[in-house]
Amino acid sequence: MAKHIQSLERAAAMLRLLAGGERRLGLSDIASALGLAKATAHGILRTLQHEGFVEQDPDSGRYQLGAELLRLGTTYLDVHELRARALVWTDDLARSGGEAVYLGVVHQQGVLIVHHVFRPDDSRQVLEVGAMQPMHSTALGKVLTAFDPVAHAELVDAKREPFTARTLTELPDIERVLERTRAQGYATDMDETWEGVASVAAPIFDRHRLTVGAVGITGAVERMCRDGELRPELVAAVRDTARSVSRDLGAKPF
Amino acid sequence: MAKHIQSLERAAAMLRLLAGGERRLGLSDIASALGLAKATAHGILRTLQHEGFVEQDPDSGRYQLGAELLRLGTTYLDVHELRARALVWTDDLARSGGEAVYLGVVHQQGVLIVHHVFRPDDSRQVLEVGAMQPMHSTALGKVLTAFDPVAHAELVDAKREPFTARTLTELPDIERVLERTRAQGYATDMDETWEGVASVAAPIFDRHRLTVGAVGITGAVERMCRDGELRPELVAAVRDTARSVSRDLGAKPF
DNA sequence: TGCCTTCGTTCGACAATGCTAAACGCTATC
DNA sequence: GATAGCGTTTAGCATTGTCGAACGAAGGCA
Repeated sequence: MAKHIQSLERAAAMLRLLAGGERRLGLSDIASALGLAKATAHGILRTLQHEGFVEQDPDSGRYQLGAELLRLGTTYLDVHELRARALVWTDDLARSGGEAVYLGVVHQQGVLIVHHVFRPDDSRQVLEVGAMQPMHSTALGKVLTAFDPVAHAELVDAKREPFTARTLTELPDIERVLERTRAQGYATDMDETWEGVASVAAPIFDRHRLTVGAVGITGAVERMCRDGELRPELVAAVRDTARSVSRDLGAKPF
Repeated sequence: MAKHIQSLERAAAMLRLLAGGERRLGLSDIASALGLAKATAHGILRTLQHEGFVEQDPDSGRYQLGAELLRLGTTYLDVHELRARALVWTDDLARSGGEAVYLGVVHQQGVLIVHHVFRPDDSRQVLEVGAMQPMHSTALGKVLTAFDPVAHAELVDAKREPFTARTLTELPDIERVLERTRAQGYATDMDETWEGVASVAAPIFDRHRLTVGAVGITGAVERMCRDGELRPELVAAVRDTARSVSRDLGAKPF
């Protein structure tokens, strides 16, 4: 007996395929990409369409993701306990730090942003909730990798893309950073993911002292750093926030 | 041969069930709610969990929606053509109107919010992207019902909940309003969904002159209305925005 | 503390179920 | 106006998911 339901696995693969390709995809593309007969792919797509997970463009006949996914994805956020507990604290962090705040959890081979507070100025910013960040180069990713064994295992398999000249891609280098992250209790990212952008992040624990996520702030290096080092007051603010959320989740402070 | 794949329909029903119930649900609850054997429900849930659509609380064993739904839901927004085209115009509408702007599409028996621009002041507001609004009482819902035959058909079947004393729930009353909506090209909502809140919305058409969505602004009646009527300049601004987006989508202006 | 219920999970056999391959109508293209 | 490609439908076979019953492990009640 198979471990997983075949049609469901295929349906999930289709959704991920549609999420990957920028444009809409045709039935033949989908079928060949997954190695399925056209009729098989069609049956799955028809059901997904009926359930609202997939939509079909009437003109071209091409398929794209459906609206029900947005509704369910938002509902996921509503039920998310870590996010609900963090909401209270992240606004304060954004205000005191003067920078954008991100709350992330481990998902597949990256960090999924579940909450995002804009930098408190009037500049136009795009909400990044639901977006993914890389594990090996961002402060959120590094802190999660350092404290979450599952994330650490994923890191080894993941392909570690170099985004800038300062991105660490070799495992030994990264392991050394993770060691230091564990020792100091927070992680940083200076020019390793985006040029001119720095970030700090600290881990959030639940009542079993398991790492369930991380908070961090991200901003221009010029504002975040002083003398080539991250401003200590920012690091302290981030760590305080992480501790507050952890306490709300039931984590005992040692 | 069945019209739809059984296991997929059941999986979708589970996700919707999990989205409905506020709290996490146990396996037995899910199985009995859908009339399935526990083993059957378990097999589906195991696959959904493996794909990231469902997560299981290690302590209680209960199930909740998974992070992959958030990721896919966000991707849906990224690919959404109407939303992409509307982004440019909605900011201007929010600024000129001084109120919150919503962009909605028909989904199931309601309006799914696919874009939301905050009212341009410094008050704290929660993003409502991914949320649903009722069809029969909001300006967005009424305008979509009036111009989209599919939405109109859904309205008849839907249960029309009375939210305030002014909510219309009887079909003949609603039909009369829809008639007027079609005639004047926009719809309004004054105290019909939330007490003290008014809204205006206008339809957006694609190149086939099919209604693909609607834009509207929502705010306190005191600001939105004058002498018991919606301020004409707000109505004009909303309709201009709808026309601009329609033109961007390829709709010919008659 | 010990019994008992109830939970999530596993097992094995059956037949209903979803898969495959081939043919269909259709639209665009040259 | 022929052709190549699309999405869709059909029929039959065997794979696949479903079911009922039994399992170990928690949690509640006395």
